[in-house]
Amino acid sequence: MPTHSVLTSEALQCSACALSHVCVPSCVSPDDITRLDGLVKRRLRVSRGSHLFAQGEIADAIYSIRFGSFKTHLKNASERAHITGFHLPSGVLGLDGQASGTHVSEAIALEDSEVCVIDLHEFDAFTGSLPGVRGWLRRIMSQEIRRACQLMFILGNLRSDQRLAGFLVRYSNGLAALGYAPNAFVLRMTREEIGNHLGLTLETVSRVFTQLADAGLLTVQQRDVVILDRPALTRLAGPDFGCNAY
Amino acid sequence: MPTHSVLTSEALQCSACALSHVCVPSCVSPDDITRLDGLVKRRLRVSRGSHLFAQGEIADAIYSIRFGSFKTHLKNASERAHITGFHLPSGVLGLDGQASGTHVSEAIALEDSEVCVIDLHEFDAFTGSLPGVRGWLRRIMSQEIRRACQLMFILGNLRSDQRLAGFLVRYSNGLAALGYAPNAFVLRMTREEIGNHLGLTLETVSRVFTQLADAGLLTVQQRDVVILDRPALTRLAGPDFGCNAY
DNA sequence: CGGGTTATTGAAGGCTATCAACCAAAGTGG
DNA sequence: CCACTTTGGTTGATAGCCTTCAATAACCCG
Repeated sequence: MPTHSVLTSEALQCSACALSHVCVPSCVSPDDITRLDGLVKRRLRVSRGSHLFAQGEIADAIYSIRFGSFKTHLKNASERAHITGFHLPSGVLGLDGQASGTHVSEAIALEDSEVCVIDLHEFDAFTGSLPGVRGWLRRIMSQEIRRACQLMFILGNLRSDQRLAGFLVRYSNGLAALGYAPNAFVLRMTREEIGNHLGLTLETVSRVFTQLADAGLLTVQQRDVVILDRPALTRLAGPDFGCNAY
Repeated sequence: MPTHSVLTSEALQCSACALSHVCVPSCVSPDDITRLDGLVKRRLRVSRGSHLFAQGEIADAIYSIRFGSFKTHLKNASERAHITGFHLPSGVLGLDGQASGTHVSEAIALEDSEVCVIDLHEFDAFTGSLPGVRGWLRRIMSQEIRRACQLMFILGNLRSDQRLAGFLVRYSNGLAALGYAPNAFVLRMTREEIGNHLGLTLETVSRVFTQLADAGLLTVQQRDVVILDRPALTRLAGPDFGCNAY
């Protein structure tokens, strides 16, 4: 399971990044964006199925997804793990390792992906000259807390169909925020991974998919999903907490 | 539901605080502790049942609990809320409001309590002269993410008895960390609040309490709990993720 | 002491997990 | 190129856990 490192020099500027409107640069004024160049010293390619980081590793950096997608899961000493989230481009990985200094979760690429490495010592140097950057990390971490709290609510209170409907709506919203088509997409994860994440078995996920399809809310073939009745799906998912989480 | 404000001047020094070993001061060298004085400009008294902050309010500060206890819950537009956590002294409240600038949750005192108000603008000034303080916030927020992820696992995977056992063990650990007796304590919350937090109904919580009592793991009378067989309770709760959360 | 909140206990029903069989797709190797 | 294997997905029957509904009891506060 190799992870390929891609360095360095050229084309690493945040100022030239296509995701600048949703990533770190969004927190500094347009005039200052070029001053961010140098924050990212390297990028990593992570091939499908490989891990970006594993639990126990030193957590001295955070990672912003450039393309591809990831799952993060908590591994529970020799028992089954729990997938705490799926992550799309512009998402930030590795925030949960700051408490202990080592990663407590593991991030695995669901497809061939690339991330920007933000070294935290480097990062701290930038917070001095660019105060907005400090607020960015605080905001990102706060958002992660909200995302987790929303999932707590979902896992503790909603039925299986509501969980899956909500998952699809949030996933779709995440794609839309990146400029992709929100109503027709390919799921990058298996039924088992979805079920694990939502606190359901893979059989239940499968059943609910056909149930939603029978109700005319969507069509599904393997991992290809087309949302037909978005309002109904959103209504089924129940009130959102305003988190762009999935 | 009034909240009483207690200012100011005297006796607000972090350097003289009994909780200095578990609060902000723990992140700076002993020599620098006096330099923290001035970080906390005021404290708030919050009477039982009152809210420290409500959702929608501006989030320009975070709060460290001095004594008492709180619950934080997410309110889901006109539907039932979900309690995202219970908090003991040295716990920090208000971290989830940093993403939007307004609080998305509500913190309510379970008993007459007092918190230190850490103004965030003030806080940023201290991060310049005391680098360790910056790491403190990062660590605290990261820990909150881990706590939430652990709860996601619990809500998605464990049975009712495991959930309650785990809750009691974590609560007990929290008390122990503060120097209180870990095996005999008073719960500050109702069965309904416990159930809400754990994704169970109040009836189930009640039933599991008597079930655990029948099994000889503890005794319970209303809110008075005495843990009799801590190893068994811990075993039942399943493997922990190393978070001091409850 | 009385009324309202909180907690306990019971019976019935629903939702989801479990077990199991079958199917489809993708990858492997001769 | 095609058996063979593996992985992922669907569907069905049964069982178990928890919720819901309901009644009763204990406790607390004014």
